[in-house]
Amino acid sequence: MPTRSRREPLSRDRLLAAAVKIADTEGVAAVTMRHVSAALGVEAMSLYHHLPGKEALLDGLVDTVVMEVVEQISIVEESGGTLGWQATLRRRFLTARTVMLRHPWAPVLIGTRTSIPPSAYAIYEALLATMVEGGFSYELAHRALHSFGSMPLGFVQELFNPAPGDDDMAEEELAAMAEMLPHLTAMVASEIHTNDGDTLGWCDSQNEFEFTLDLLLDGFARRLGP
Amino acid sequence: MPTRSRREPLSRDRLLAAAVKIADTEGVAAVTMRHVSAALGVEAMSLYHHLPGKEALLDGLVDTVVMEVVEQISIVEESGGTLGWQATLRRRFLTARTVMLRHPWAPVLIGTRTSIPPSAYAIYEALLATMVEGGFSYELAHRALHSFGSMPLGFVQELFNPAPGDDDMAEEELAAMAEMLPHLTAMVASEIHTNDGDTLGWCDSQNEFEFTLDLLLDGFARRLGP
DNA sequence: ACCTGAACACCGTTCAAGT
DNA sequence: ACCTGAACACCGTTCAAGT
Repeated sequence: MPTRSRREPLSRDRLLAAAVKIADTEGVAAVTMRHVSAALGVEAMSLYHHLPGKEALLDGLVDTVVMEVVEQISIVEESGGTLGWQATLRRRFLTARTVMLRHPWAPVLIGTRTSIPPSAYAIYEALLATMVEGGFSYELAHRALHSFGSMPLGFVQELFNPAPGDDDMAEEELAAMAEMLPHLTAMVASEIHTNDGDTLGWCDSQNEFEFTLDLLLDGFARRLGP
Repeated sequence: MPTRSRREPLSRDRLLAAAVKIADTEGVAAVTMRHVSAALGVEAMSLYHHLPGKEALLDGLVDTVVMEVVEQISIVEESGGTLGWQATLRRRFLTARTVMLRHPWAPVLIGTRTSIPPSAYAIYEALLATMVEGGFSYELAHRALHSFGSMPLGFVQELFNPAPGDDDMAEEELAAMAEMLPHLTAMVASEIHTNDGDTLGWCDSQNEFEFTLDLLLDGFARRLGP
């Protein structure tokens, strides 16, 4: 039986698919040139014939995920009918979010990129088209893009991402904290919500995402006038 | 003349101060155990007597910057008088921003942390106190903290951080882009604003920050009722 | 208690060589 | 054109040894 590398020559797409798989299963830190190449049954230096280097690999990882967002939005919009600008934006951001939930490493990696993935332009173009059609000036639409932040890609940036169960504390520590941080402890006590697993980080649940999204959408609707 | 390491023994604070200085001048990628230790005239392994490892060093870097935010806010609030909840939040976020502008590497590094810096609790506690005093329920205050995102630390998360001058394009590329992305090119054409240097990334100017901030503050004021 | 220096197991990347 | 294997310059971290 011939080896896999014999029948299937390496390609940028095969390479990135392997890298995404590694990131999904072992975490993004496991995405090294040597590890990815080993998973493909090839030498590390072979990757350089399809990508200029490590940074390009990470850029490609982000681009792959953003392309997945673009595709998912296409599917939803083709089958879902036409809506007003507000509902269209809302649906897009929530659709993007379903993709990010499949790749929880993506938000952090996206934050570290210094170049814009080509696929992201398509998303911004579509958002602008929807807003301009809905009566936005370019100036207001531009500001909206900034205000939405990372929502067009389906996530809100969490400040910190504590590992679950990382917040174990001794009794005395808790008592000291309750004294120094009374409002924080009161809030946590009054708001213990079960982490149901469908999150991208601490408290980033569906409800938080939708709350902020609607707050922003309402704000722009109001600025557009009645 | 005795060497500096002889008269000044190493300490966690001296170590972190050196690391911050390196990050400010050479970028956060230059913050390696070996490089930091060399700057202190000491062996790499000496750092392990004051920090458990590299991750703790980066955590300490973030904590140092957040402490700087806390101090700056104290200074401003002591000399600035008491305001309502809305103006207090606004002043704090804008104050925090002045600190982040001094450490442009901090936002990205903060995004990669998996533990919350101790100094951040003080910020959240103070924000909660202000909001509860202003009539917020703990539930609404909690949602507000999430909606503000990274603003309490003085920045809005930029999706991507293109290096300035990284967007050089050939004539033909520009023409092709104008055809494929008509709204995006129209927006850029109608909105060329000079990058005046006081930014934390692409388009993240003072105006964008304040616009989003006020949009959110208005939204919460409205949800609080008249 | 604090610091050293050699060593180990990893990186990304170069280079010259193979086919 | 594509892939290899050795080598280089860096990492973070271990360990045993110094003072």
